Amino acid sequence: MKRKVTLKQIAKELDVSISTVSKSLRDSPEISEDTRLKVQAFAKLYNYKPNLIALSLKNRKTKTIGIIIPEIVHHFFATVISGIEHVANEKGYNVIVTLSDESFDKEVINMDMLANGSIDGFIMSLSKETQYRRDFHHITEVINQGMPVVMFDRVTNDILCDKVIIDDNLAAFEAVQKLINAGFKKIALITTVDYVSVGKLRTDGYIKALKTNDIAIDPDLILKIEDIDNCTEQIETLIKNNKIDAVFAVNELFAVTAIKGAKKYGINVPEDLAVIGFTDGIISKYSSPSITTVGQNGIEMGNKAAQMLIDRLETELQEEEHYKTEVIETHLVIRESTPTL
Amino acid sequence: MKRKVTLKQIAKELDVSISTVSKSLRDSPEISEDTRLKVQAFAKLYNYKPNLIALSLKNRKTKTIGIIIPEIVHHFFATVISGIEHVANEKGYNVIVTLSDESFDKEVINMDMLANGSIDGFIMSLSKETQYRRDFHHITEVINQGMPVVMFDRVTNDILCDKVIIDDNLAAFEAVQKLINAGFKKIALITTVDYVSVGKLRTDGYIKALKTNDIAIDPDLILKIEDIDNCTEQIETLIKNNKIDAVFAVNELFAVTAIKGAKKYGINVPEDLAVIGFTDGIISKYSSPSITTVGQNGIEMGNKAAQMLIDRLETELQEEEHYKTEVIETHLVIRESTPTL
DNA sequence: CTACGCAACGAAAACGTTTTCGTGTTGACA
DNA sequence: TGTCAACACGAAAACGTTTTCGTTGCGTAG
Repeated sequence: MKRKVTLKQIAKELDVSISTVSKSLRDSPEISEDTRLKVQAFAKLYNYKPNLIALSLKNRKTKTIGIIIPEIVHHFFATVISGIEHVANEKGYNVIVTLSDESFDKEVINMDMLANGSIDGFIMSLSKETQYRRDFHHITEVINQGMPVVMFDRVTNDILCDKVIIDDNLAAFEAVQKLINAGFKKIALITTVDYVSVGKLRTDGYIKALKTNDIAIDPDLILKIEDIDNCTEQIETLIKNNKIDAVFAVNELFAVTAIKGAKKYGINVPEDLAVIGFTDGIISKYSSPSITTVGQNGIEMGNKAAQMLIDRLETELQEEEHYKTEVIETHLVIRESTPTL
Repeated sequence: MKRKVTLKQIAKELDVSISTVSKSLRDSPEISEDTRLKVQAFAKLYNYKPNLIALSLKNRKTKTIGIIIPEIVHHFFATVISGIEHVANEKGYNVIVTLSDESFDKEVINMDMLANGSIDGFIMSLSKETQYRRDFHHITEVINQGMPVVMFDRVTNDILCDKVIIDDNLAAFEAVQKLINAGFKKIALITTVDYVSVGKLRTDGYIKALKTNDIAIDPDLILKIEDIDNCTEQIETLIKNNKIDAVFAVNELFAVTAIKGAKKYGINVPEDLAVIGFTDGIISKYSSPSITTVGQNGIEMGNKAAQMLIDRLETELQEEEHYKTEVIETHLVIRESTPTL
């Protein structure tokens, strides 16, 4: 078991100074070809690789990006990470991932942890609890210390920074408009509670579409779900008790649960009930019938977020405060849960 | 924008030495209560937090775990990461995630990258290409440098280290045995190519079950899929051309594809065809019919892997070479794709 | 023969900590 | 009054780099 070799050891072994070794390895013209080659050969032999921690300390940058997301066992977030990781890797950055588990405290702890030197910048999506509390002091603090932050998907206007989002409102509007165009009248909405930013925006899109088409908003057809893990009963009740002909759900889970509920009561999808979901993940693709849904393209969101962060990192000394919000295009993925739209 | 405050700055400001500041903050008895309180108050005011990079350099440990997995957009791997992250976090470790994308080269690059000081140890699952090539020099190298490695799921006997696995062979055997017990005779197998370690083991389990019950192995009923992204046609052909009454699939995707294929040809699941999959992920749960499957419990694998790694890290000076292989229990999750078993 | 320039290298600071080992001051005791 | 312990603090090394700024020694030009 040979421990990693350092400049100092090489220097001692070859009876030169540390500086000479360092310069030789970096091909400095200061060093004669003789010693340069000698040092390089020796370094190669002992598989010398510079210690990245030491470099981080010296350069005051770690070439590492910190990610904070609510959870990873969630296809959308996994795709975003994947997107981030790929461009980060290309640009020589590593990615360190932490999970808030939708908890404010964990979000703060993780953020503080990483802010103390471990990373050069953040990419994050807010936890539910943080959105509920509207307490963002940990984020402003980090930003004030000069560490760039890019927020994606679950963002807030209370923080000034770069952001990557989709137009949740518009996407929802367009999806519901499609249903209306296809002749559906009684369109139910299955959504989250309002403090979840994207849920609220999608709800607004639904309402806007109905209003635009002079369809009365029926509160009985709007189901706001608090506990996502126990949504089955509520959704089944909604479907059973109302003569609805279409459902717009703000996520995959609600959509598939609606389909399963319909099936339970002998309602056929898409013949008797059309269903459109949100997020093009595993469920939508492999459900039977497969689900027509609004595709978010997490990969692209991740790519973009990483791009923006790295850009800001590598052009450090520029005009601050010129924050951008990138809007990623969405598109309706047509599948089996809707009749021809 | 105030940059992070350091010991040196505090020392200067209070006109004491750096050592005094450091000791005060660590409650050293060497320091008088007066100065200690003064320093602590000042540090709190300026929100001093020790720079973790500097600490890493000094202590020669980073409190960070490196993870290398084939891909993250894969429910099983996401759950494992989740499991790792949680126990790591509890023990004060961070987690840095890299993806090999099933590529040998990327696996090597990422490993080399992280091995140069960024992390204290590895948790990894082999890429397909690495398994195919059987080239593990990058891993032995890291281990020889004294950095602990824990492998999970896709492991190899060629490397001596801690491992966390399930008994793929036994789990497959038991699943198929259940089918046999229920009276099924023509049981097809949908599996991967043999160099994928877990695929091979599950295949062996299937064969063993058949042999044990004196059922002839019919090569026509065994489908080995190379390109997982284009499996639909092959699976449909298998189902269409053979009068089979059950399918054992080595992953979720093959299982759900089989179900969809059956449906296409008017074959009802589970009435006409029973299907058992492997991995209890999103697909199995939300497919229609939902899929009976072998649950792997990725969370627990992650927990265990992190446990083992941290144990080894924190009892550094112990007997080396006492490697363990933990076997996580599997269990058959009964759902709708099989008749009562 | 002197002075100057250049080639080749080394010393040391710096990044931010922790910790060991002084060192100076005070008080008590003989 | 002299000695010695205890107390409170500072200097410096160490972790592994990079880089700036010397410092040699030699050859050549004036």
